[in-house]
Amino acid sequence: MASSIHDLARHLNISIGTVSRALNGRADVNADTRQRVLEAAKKLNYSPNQSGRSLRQGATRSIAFMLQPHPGDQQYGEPFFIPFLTGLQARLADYDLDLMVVMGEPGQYQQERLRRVVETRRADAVVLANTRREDDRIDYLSKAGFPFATLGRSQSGGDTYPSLDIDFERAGDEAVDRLVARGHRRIAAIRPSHDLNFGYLFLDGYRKALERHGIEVDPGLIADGFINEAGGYQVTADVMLSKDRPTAIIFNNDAMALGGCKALAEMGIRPGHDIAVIVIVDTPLCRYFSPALTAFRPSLEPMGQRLAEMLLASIPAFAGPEGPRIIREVWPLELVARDSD
Amino acid sequence: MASSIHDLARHLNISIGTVSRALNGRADVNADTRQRVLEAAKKLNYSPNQSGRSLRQGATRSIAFMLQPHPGDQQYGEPFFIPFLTGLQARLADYDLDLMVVMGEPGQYQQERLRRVVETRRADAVVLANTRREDDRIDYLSKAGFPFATLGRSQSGGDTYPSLDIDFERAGDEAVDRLVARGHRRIAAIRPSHDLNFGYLFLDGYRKALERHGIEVDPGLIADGFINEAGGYQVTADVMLSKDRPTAIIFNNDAMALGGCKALAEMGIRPGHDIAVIVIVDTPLCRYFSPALTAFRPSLEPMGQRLAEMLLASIPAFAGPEGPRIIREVWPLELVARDSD
DNA sequence: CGTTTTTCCGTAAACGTTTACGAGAACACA
DNA sequence: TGTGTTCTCGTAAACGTTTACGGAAAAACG
Repeated sequence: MASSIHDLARHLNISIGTVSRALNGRADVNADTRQRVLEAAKKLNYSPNQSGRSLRQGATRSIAFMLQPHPGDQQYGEPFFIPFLTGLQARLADYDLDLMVVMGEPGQYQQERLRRVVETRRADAVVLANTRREDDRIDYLSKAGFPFATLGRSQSGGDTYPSLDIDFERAGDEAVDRLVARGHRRIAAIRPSHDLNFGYLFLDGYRKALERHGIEVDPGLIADGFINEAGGYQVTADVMLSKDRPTAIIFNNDAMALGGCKALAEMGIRPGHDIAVIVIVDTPLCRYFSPALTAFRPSLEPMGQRLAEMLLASIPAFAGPEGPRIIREVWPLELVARDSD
Repeated sequence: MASSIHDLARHLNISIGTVSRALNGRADVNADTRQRVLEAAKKLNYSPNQSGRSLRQGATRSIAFMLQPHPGDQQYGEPFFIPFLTGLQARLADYDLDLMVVMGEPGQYQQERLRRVVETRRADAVVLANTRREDDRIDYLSKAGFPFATLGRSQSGGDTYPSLDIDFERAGDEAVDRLVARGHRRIAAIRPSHDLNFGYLFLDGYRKALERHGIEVDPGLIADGFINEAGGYQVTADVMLSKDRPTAIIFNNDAMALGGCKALAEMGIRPGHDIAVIVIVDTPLCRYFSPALTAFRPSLEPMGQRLAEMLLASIPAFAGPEGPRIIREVWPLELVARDSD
């Protein structure tokens, strides 16, 4: 079943060098023999062994995607990633690149997984998700000179790697805008307490918009919680128990929003009636929740495709004629107005 | 940065053979030299190049997971798979195996992707998802003698490969049981029209339970639709427009259930009040939908782990002392009673 | 001390590719 | 006919491992 280049050579009575050159479309091979080689390849069902190729060329033709599920997130499971992965892998496939998925428990263990991939040369590049404000994975990869790109920005590593992010500032800004236009002035911001970078970006936009509208930022309305349903529940309950309640809440994570709405429900507060709720980032859950949650939606699949392109453009071996380029992009979100605000 | 076994050998002034044996824990190497080799390995930051290893050993130490998104499924995105993937990859990582994800458009293109993986030896084995009743991927892999396992059963290929499935018959059966106990006799079954095998299994259980209760199976209450929200909407509307309406519906897919509920809502029919709705298989969407949908829930992450074990047990190179075994398992679902029935 | 066994290590081949180099043949040109 | 050029191909090395084999030295044994 497994036929090698040697089999082809023997079958055609020529050297393996010629076979290889013929298959790889090199110029210094007779049109005739090339034809014969290609036919024999088809006949003997030849396909190149990737291990042999990788060894010789020093490239595995596979890209690792590393995601860090948040602790205690099992059941929920990041619906975010599937469409992103779909786009990423589709574009990689266009370049005959494989996609390797590296997960693993959060924390230190992650670093080991990453080192393993890099040091044993299991992939040619890495795509990082769940980017943190200070991300040691980024430090490690830059220092190692290993090609990578990130989904999300970070303060680590400077502008030396491609990154694609969602415009959380603008989403935070627009969310406030929308709420103020509807008469709200006490607007809470609830975000993850992890140092996930988007929490900071979101808050920047939130603050900026409030200032623009001449509304003083009340620290009591900004709350950080664990990035899951329980965290959202907890922190929302706290905020709503304060003496000067908000009339609107912007959640910076869908799971936290869901938990928060549970807390609201238990207090008899109805989103869309008694309080306005907006979610950044939208997931299918927001749509099916009752009331359906107004949310900012990213284009995940195109983002996956785009990040693949950006990563490839940054790697000399893959870059086009203009040479390698570091591209950083921030994509806007689309407001999906539903019933919660 | 990249230090090879040759570097170690040169540094220690011994042969590469000895270095390799020392690192691999072979018996015929002096305890002293082994110690020195291990220290040098740490000092020079050595890790074995996977390409070299793969080539020599004829094994890549990576497993491909192949999933086939349903057409037009972009936005929705199979929340099912993330926890499964998490479990699968966790167990594979225990064996130092990598996980490669192969997606791609549905249809013929899939076969090509699979062939590529197999023929270029990019993975040592494959895990198939979205198993169809007649699955040409299974035929291909068996014929090629390539190790694989499936998430879901199929009629193809006999009992020659490991498979792990959910007990759809029993879930269908129990769903009917539950509904009958609550006084329903006209129970509709709505399932995907693709030849996804679980649609058949579910229907078997559905039929069996009806017969047990002495209720005649009404073909007008069994409907197939496209496996997405639009399909569920369409087919539910049809069923509800028939003259002798059902008083309960079992949906064999969550996306279809969501679409179906939309159709119901537009007709002013409220699940949990005017009609009973049960979903097989549960996803987070069912939980957050309003009303929350009663559903049968699988243990996805343990299933991922288990299927990894089963796959490995079937491969001689990985099998334990008892030798390779083909294991097939069918796991029960847990009923999560909510508000829709 | 001679013989056998054990311990340890080096040599070299092999896995399947790609590619630098060189050489023979054919061809062109004067 | 002699010289230079172009086409084509074979040879062999290289990528980084693992491992079968054999041999030297040490140890064990009589």
